[in-house]
Amino acid sequence: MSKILLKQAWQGVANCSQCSIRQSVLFAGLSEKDFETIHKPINQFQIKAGDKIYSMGDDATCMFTLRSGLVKLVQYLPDGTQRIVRLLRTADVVGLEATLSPTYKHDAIALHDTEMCRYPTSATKELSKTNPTLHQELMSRWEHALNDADTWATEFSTGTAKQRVSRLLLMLSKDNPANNCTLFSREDIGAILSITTETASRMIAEFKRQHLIVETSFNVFLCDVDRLEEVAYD
Amino acid sequence: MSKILLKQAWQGVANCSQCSIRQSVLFAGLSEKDFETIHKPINQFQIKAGDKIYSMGDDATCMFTLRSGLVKLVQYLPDGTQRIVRLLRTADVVGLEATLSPTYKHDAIALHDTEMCRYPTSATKELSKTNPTLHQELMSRWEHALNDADTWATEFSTGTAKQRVSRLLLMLSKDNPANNCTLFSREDIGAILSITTETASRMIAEFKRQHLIVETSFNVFLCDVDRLEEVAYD
DNA sequence: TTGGGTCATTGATAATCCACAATAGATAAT
DNA sequence: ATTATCTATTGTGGATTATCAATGACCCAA
Repeated sequence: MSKILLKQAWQGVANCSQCSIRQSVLFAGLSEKDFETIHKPINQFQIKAGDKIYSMGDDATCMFTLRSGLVKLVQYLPDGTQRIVRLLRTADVVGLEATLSPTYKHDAIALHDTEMCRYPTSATKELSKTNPTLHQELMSRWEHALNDADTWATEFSTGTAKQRVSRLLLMLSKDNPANNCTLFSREDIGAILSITTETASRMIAEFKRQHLIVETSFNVFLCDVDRLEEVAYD
Repeated sequence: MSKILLKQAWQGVANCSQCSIRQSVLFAGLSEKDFETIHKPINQFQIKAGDKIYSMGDDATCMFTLRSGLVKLVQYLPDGTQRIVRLLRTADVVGLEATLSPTYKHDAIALHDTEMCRYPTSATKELSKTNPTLHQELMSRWEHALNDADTWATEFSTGTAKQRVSRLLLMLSKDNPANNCTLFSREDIGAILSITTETASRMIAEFKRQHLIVETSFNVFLCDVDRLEEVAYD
């Protein structure tokens, strides 16, 4: 953790009561009074694409709520093969396992520039003892993470490379009104879909040539959702 | 659910205080008094390999604890492709999502002959409000399921077919002192590993020829763990 | 401006896996 | 005993993907 602390751009102590995503956040059900019992500060940070938030095995002393950006959770096989097991976005909790496990279970690394709030695991643990809303909220986070994991298994690990890439594009452009999505390295795409970097690159390049996607600026793609869906599920 | 109720062999109302796996079960932390508040009975059942416990979308009125056997959770893609997203074993809860979701998220189907206890979702919901141990136990079930899902993604969706099959064999023979495991249809193996039935069959047949596994009785295999690990992770 | 570095793209080839088909083995029903 | 059915196995050819290699685009620092 210490290395990150030095790198991150501190934005100030968070003002939770003014938080723009207050309704969707882990601490949504907490009162002013509850917040007063958190003695260590909740800090707001900004990190860049590629920065690591924590490593697998680190002491799980902190939890994080994403305000914007995209974070990958990475696991490794004994031979060093990396696999991205989840992507986390706005309002998601990074380090959920901290409430139950002494150490983190993944590497957490930003894929885009990312803003987040950091709070001590102890705060969540303490408050969840007395606060049923928070408890419920935690449970529902677990459920949501598990749903994501199941989707991962069915959508990103079956079918041809072409289908997988289009499903990923659809997932990324989903709750985006303009149907565009910001991609990341071909290597990361491969690690999500269990395909090689080269295959990922070939598929993206082919989609570009066929105008299934149009690159409006660097790594930002406008997606033809209908045609992508045809590719993804036929 | 009604169809299953007719098929299942009723073994009697469960005597939880005498349960042989009491320590590892969801209701482990409950007192005699707690059990008295469950007005609907906890029933113990036995079902056969292939029997369905519930379907995706069914009302999630019941939860189940496995006493023995093996159960698959299945999801489907729009094109009908099935993918097994988790395997549940002794002491695992089938239908965990019932506490949060009105309907089940998967098909749950027995892969082996299976014994289990059924209890109403409402019992879990009610008791978890007042019983912190149960609440904690629920949370830890979610965590465990998520760990499994992550393992699934890294171990069963990466590498060659040969590697995946050997990893599955290792997983199945893991907490078995005699290093043997009971398999199931090649189709199910394929649905776990995202490979075709034929490829699964070829790999199993090849392992048999190479004596990496020895079939001691129908679908029961003695595993050469060391050599399988070489295959799995090299 | 130049050189080094990183990453996306593309090419060529080989390995792997899928799709389809046929066979064999086991089980259950008649 | 015979037939039907289901599943596992095996064969073959083709499609897909991995692997190895080369090139090009872009950025950064000297």
